[in-house]
Amino acid sequence: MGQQASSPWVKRRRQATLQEIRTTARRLLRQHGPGGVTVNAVAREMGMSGPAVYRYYASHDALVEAVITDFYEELTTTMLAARDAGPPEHPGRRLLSTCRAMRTWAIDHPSEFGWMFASPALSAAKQDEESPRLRAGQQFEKVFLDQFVDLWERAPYPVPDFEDLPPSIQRQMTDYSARTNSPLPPEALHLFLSSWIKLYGLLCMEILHQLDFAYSDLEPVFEENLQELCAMHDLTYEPPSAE
Amino acid sequence: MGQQASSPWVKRRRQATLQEIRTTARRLLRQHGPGGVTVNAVAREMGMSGPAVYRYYASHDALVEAVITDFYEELTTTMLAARDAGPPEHPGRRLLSTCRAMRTWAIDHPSEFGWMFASPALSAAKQDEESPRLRAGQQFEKVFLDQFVDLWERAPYPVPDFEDLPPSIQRQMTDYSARTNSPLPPEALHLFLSSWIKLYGLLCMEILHQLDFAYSDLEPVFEENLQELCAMHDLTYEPPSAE
DNA sequence: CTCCAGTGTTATATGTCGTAACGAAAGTTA
DNA sequence: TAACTTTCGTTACGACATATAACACTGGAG
Repeated sequence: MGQQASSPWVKRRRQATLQEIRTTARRLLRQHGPGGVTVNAVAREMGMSGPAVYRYYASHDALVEAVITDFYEELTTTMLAARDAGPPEHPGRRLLSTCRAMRTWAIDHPSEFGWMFASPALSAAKQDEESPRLRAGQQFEKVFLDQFVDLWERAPYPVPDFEDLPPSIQRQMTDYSARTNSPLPPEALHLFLSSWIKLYGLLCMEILHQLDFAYSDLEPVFEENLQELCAMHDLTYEPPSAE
Repeated sequence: MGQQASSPWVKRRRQATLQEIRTTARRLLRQHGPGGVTVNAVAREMGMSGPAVYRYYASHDALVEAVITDFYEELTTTMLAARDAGPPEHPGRRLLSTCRAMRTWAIDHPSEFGWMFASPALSAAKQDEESPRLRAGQQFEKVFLDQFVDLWERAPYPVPDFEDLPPSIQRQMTDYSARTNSPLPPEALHLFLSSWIKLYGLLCMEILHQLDFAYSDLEPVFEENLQELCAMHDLTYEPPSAE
């Protein structure tokens, strides 16, 4: 039972191969759609034989999971960069920038974004809690949540009274607040989540082509949503910079 | 070149087999997830050999398309029944009933609903315009649109001025209005679509488990959305009947 | 040098989609 | 009745997929 500690050099080589596999899978996704991402195709593309890939990912599903995790991380990074492009004194501007960065990334990477919420693998189960993909998804959500926390702590704005919420929502938000140790009161959490649902929902439908029958360009609709969001959270809306 | 006119009896037998294939595919979808729906599995389940199915559906994709078309039709029928359960004098109540029927059907048929907007087949292309699946999807949307038309024609309610909309939305709504010969003015169309996006977007996210991290029961959130919808369209909100 | 974990290979089992080639049944027509 | 055509089913097959098994090579650790 040697349990030999692999040298750091060997480790890095392995990481590089893992990365190349994911990158290749991603290219296949973009070029040939979801059906084009097969273990064998990835192997061929890299010049190795099929079973070699299984040294790195235990199954097709595991590979897909890892690739999706990459997507979440890239999207999160992009959004954080957009946030940090604005001055901290203008949290509203930073939030708008973050939202627009999310949509821009999604538009620029429709295949990737499509997989993130419509991958055939996750539909049921997959609540392993410890899966890296779930962790990455939570980091993604956190980009928004943290900014709302920031907004709230700088200057609490009026939200509907807790007592006016339906009892079921009261319970769920109290639970969620406790579960995530959020400093936000439950009623503010619900307002935040409502805004987030509207934005993210719109984006999902856009990317999944559920609105093509009526709209050809949803950018102004997205901006309208941002205006509503600003109105609800006591922010001053600013149109996108013309760059 | 006989071009023999098959007897009606033969035609009916064929229709029955077509139906049984789709029904079997649907059962496999529910029991074993999207990956469980294979041509061979359907054939096995029906006690016939694989290639026999190809006498009825030219490809796996064609079968999936047909099954999804069934789903749209069933959902449309369910919603129409809910609409007609209320008296025509109460168009608001009928609209609420329709919306709730949509959500109920989706909750009761998550696999089916998941396929309808996240089927791997449609992501790109598939704008054949004449595909039965697209037609069924349009019928589904029409259930809402017609009721809004009805509401509007009974009593036009205030909507934002056309001139206040972003020019891009002005153009898109004018196009859409002309394309569908809608009696609604473009600004009313946009308001209708905005409401529809919020409702349908919420439902998509719920079924795709994008909101599990915060909510365990989205029914009250859906109801909140319905309240907003009523407020925007000059309707009196009524809570769901306790049945 | 020896050992062995890590990485690659080929061969194989099983299953998929889809086509080809063939046979049986049933209806149409002479 | 006999011949023909269409429809529907079958088996056989090819290409490809996931995944495992068995084997060979390599290079760092001791």
